[in-house]
Amino acid sequence: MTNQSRKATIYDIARLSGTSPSTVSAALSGAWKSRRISEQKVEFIRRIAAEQGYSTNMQARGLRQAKSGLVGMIIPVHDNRYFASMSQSFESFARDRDLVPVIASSMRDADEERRIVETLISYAVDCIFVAGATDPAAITDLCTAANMRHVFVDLPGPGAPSVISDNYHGARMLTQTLLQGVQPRKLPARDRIYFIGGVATDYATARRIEGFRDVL
DNA sequence: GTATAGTTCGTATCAGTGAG
DNA sequence: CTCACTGATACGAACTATAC
Repeated sequence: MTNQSRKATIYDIARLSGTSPSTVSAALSGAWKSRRISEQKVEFIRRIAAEQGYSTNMQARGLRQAKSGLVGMIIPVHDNRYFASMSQSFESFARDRDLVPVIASSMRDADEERRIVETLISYAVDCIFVAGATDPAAITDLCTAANMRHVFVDLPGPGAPSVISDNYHGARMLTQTLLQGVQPRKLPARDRIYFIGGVATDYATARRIEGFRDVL
């Protein structure tokens, strides 16, 4: 298609190169060896495609292959070192696999979280990673209904694989290091160790307190 | 009105084809 | 039989066309 009003497709490249759309598809998708297309023709097609500024329509590819190449991640907030680092890693891992990462934050709001899941499902992402889920059961309900693969990260979810941060052992190790062989119960009141911070009803905090107490 | 059928988008892929 | 390709088709959703 020399017409600038529309993006070139494999049909345009086929017409301009005197070949068929099947050949162009094979040549440009890298499947040309198994499709028995000559390297000469592949080079020719590639040149014309470059001239026309062709790029694959990923939505059409997704339609054909029944996978979008998109992977979703939901984190509670962006401005947090822990989740910022997590989403950065997620992006790298996704790109290494030729996937396009879509990262959204729920602001720890269950309704917002659910809306994000619905949106990711409607855009047909291939799978969803949910970090620090606010309402994991609701997420699993939505994903199960849509046959959407999902994994919980940091906090556990009941209906899907979960990769959990080990807050219990982290707290244990920290407490042990602080005490360094000291008998805590024999310490004078002013030297006692206290656990400060977190939300008691929060899963991660509860596990940390557990680890802290067990060492004491 | 409403139900159903057909077309559209761009791509990947199976099955087929003609030439050697 | 191999080689180097082509034609037909299906994917999912939105839309139009046709029949009743």
